[in-house]
Amino acid sequence: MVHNDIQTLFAESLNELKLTEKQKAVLNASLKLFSEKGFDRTSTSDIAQLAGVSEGTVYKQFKTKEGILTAIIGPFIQQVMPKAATEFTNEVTHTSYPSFGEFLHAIIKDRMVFALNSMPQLRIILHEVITNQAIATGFSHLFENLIVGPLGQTLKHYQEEKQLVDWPLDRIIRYVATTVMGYVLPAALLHGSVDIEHASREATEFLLKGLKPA
Amino acid sequence: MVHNDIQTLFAESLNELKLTEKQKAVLNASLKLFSEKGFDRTSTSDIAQLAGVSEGTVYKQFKTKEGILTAIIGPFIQQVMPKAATEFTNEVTHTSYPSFGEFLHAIIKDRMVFALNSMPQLRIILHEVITNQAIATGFSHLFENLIVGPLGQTLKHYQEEKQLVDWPLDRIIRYVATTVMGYVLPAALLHGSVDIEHASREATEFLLKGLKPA
DNA sequence: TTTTAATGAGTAAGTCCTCACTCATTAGTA
DNA sequence: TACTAATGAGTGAGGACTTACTCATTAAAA
Repeated sequence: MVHNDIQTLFAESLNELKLTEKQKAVLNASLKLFSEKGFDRTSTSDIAQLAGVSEGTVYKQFKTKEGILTAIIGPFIQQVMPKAATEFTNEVTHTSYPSFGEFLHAIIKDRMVFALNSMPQLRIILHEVITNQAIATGFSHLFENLIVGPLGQTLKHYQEEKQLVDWPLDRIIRYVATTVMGYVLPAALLHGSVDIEHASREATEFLLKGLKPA
Repeated sequence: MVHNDIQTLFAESLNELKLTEKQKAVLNASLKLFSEKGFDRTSTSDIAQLAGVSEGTVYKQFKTKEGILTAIIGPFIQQVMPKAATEFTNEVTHTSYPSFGEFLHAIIKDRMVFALNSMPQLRIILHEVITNQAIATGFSHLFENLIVGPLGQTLKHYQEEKQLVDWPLDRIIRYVATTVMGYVLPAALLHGSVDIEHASREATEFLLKGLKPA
């Protein structure tokens, strides 16, 4: 079983930080409001009301409003995203998928499920990444780590077996990532739904052609 | 010569609306601040200061702060973007490019130049599209129009000539758009630069393989 | 009782927006 | 031409309101 349940992972990372019930209530309320209205259009009194606590309690748990934001997307970026990525590629490698096509389909489906399950967090990050330079650079580091990590090793293996075109890995990952985004982003912004089964098969078909060895 | 100079087109649309010098100053200041700090983190006094006018003047020209926003991205979405798209495909069609590869390369290069020249506007739209449902749906209509417009006709022609895979046009356009985005977005968010010559050739190579007829 | 947790009215800073007023430019008059 | 009247773009102090954040008071727990 692949670890693509982001909510479970998110909850785990919260437990690691030993959060109280009230803190979790504040965090969950903030997650909902930030992703719906954006950080700036969400007031701390809104958060307190939805969390069912007083505004004073909010500020007992978190020093500033910005602190709530980093408490949400910080662990998500630093732990959950790379964790989900590496745990995936540790289980699903060329040993379990001798065919690159099946591997590609598995990883695309996994990433689609991941993205659609963590829409609120991704919407917040999408909002912040434009104005917050630190978050943007954090993302680029994440992609660099993907290349030198288990995913990169697996892709190299398929290249050696002549199942995958001999291009630099960052180029290959770029195409896979953007193709998946092409299916997920519109649905996320228009609040639509995605037929993951159909979308992942379409995306795989296209990428397999585009990434076939010469 | 292809019409990809977005600043010229933007200026034209401003002239059509017969804006005064002060109005342009307010609009330019707002464009800069909105794209750098975001709409909510930009105050009207900030705008007035950068534009070199009083806050009262700002509100003499535009009824509300929101009005400034729509004055910037409204014409951009409704006029400039489709205009730039259709004017391109009116000049650059299968008649001037018998090879689909050359056509694809031309259109990719054009879209990259367009995107990189209109970064400020696109950053604002990216910011708004998350919270503003109307803008998001406006974009989806724009894509629908692309399919039934001259671009769709041109693509159909290449399909009949067996130079392009026989997939639905929206699927093909999705892949082209996301692949271009894959090169432009990271540069935009990290404030980096793009070697358009190199990037457009890479993107074309990949898409040509992926969109080759069976 | 003593200590800790929770409250929400209060605060100061900041927001968008208004409006009574100025004054350079233009139009009208003698 | 010389003087007056009319105009409206431009001003900026201030109003009405919201915000993030605090702290004296109250409630709960040990």
